[in-house]
Amino acid sequence: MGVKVDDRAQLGATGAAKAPRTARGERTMRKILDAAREEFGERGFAESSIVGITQRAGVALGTFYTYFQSKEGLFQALVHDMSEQVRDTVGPVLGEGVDGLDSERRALAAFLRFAREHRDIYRIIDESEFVDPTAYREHYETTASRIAARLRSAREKGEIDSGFSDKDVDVLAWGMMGANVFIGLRFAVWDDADSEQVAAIMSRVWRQGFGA
Amino acid sequence: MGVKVDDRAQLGATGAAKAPRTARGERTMRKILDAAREEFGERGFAESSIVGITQRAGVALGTFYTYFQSKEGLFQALVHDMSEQVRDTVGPVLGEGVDGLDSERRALAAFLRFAREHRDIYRIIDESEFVDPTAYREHYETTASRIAARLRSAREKGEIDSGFSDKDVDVLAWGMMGANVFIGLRFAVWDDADSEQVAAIMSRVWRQGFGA
DNA sequence: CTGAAAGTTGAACCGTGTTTCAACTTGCGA
DNA sequence: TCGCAAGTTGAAACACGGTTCAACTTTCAG
Repeated sequence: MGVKVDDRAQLGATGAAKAPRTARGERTMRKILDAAREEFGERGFAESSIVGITQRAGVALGTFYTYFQSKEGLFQALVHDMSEQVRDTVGPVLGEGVDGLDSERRALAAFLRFAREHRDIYRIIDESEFVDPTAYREHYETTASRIAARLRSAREKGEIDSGFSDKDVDVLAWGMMGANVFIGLRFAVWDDADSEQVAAIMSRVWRQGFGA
Repeated sequence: MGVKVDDRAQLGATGAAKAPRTARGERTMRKILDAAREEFGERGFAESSIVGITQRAGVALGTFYTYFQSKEGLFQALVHDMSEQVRDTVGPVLGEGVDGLDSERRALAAFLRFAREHRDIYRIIDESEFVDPTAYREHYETTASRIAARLRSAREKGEIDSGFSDKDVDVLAWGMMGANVFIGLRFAVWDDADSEQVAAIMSRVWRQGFGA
């Protein structure tokens, strides 16, 4: 949870955050980041205030500006961090499937479990479309192109209908991603349905839809 | 375009808008609504200001409060209106398909054309998730349940694999809707790909995925 | 034609929340 | 142990934009 040490230099480079130089500073920055995730997740960007975040974190108002340039800067740092968390959670299960399409089924189930446990993260990434559009685009473009790459590789192995061109696969990837996101919103964030069961339904559709 | 006469009483009922009583009032309210669609679409909710909207509309600041309770009230009225516009555009083509699944293909193509022509509307509905969550939920729940109803009816006609239960169909409906929304974002709002071609790709997947 | 209801105007009010800053404390390297 | 760099503090300055309101204008039914 939270920003990993290696990332801080990068966050600093984007201008969103200023790296702490001591262990104490590091702890403080972490406290602010964690408090911000809660606050933004519960109240949304507009309703959240720096006062609220620093109070939650148990630090003074002014301390905030030691580590972040602005409220937007903080949000940006947060989105970058969470975008990675989603991938770090979903990524590892991809190798476990018996074939490419089975891996996608597992990935969706993992994503649904993750969404249910981290509704706040889900909401923050969604809200980035309006607070930090670049981060939003980057997140979904990266995600879609990874899906597309996996589908193409499955196609080479003969697991996917070879009638789908590279361009077709891009459309498929965005379609799958969109389906996953909306299903996550409806059946994990709003409700909590059985992740495995929901993933199985869609998996069946994809397998028949473009499996070889 | 804009709020239809019959809707105004309803908008008034939700507390979002106050119905004008004369022809002049009607014109003024319309000007504000149209200006708001532009402003919110271009700048997003937070960056938009009532001053900006009234200036764009060519009316005085105070006039705003003759027709709307607040900035949020205006936004709410707008979302309600656009949610209907999407349906009014997509709805008519549903009867034209040679079968249920062909109708869905046409609906996606119509939706993509609509999204390309009305990028601002697309963005406003998306942003309602944070400005007016109830309106957002209502919009997507209504949309999904209409898709689900059509799929079930197609299933009764034997056009869809009868192995899918009613609950399965709900998942499918949300999946299709999510796919449509993300494909619309990527291939209509951001880019503008050929709507028919994109719709054809997904249609092929759905037909093989759960067609009978 | 007339007057009351509807609509219009924009300066001023006001609340909120971001950002600054100078005094103060802590921690680490020499 | 000392001294300086890093970090902390919170009151106050500040910006911004939503909302109010009382004077004024237009509309339209009778």
